[in-house]
Amino acid sequence: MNYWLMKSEPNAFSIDDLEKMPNQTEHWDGVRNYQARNMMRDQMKIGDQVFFYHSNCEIPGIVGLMEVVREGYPDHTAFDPQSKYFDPKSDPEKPRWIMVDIKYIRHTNRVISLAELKEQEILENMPLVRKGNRLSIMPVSPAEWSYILSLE
DNA sequence: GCCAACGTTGGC
DNA sequence: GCCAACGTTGGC
Repeated sequence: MNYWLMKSEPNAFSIDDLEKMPNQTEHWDGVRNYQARNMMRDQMKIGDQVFFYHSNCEIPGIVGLMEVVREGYPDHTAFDPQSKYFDPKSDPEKPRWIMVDIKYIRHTNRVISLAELKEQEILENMPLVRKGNRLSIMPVSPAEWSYILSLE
């Protein structure tokens, strides 16, 4: 099983929003970065565990756990001119962008803030704590996963 | 609101 | 293929 971290701005889509969705499940659309797309397309498997990370907000950090319930398939928002994620270069016959479906598991007991994660020497190789990192989806090693959960 | 980092675009 | 300009991300 693989572990991941996925970022979302709570103003746009928060963990509370995910919890309220039908079946507590939502498709993770709008990713327009090739590295992140490739991970969803090639590596994310049903049952993989995912940290939900709130970015660009008062206290950026990990706020909950989710799991992959559907593997990569075309991101339809790229075909919709009304969508803010519309990409005229994505052809429905040959979709450029991919999404997965994600299901809510639980909130963490508290927000595990970015500031706190940065203090952990054992996590210094995580892209998340590296300056200038902009990846919205990133792999988490099993050791990092269990260590972060031990901080709860 | 500022700005560093970095991805993308497009002229050449 | 290079690289400057521009746009976006996201912490602070």
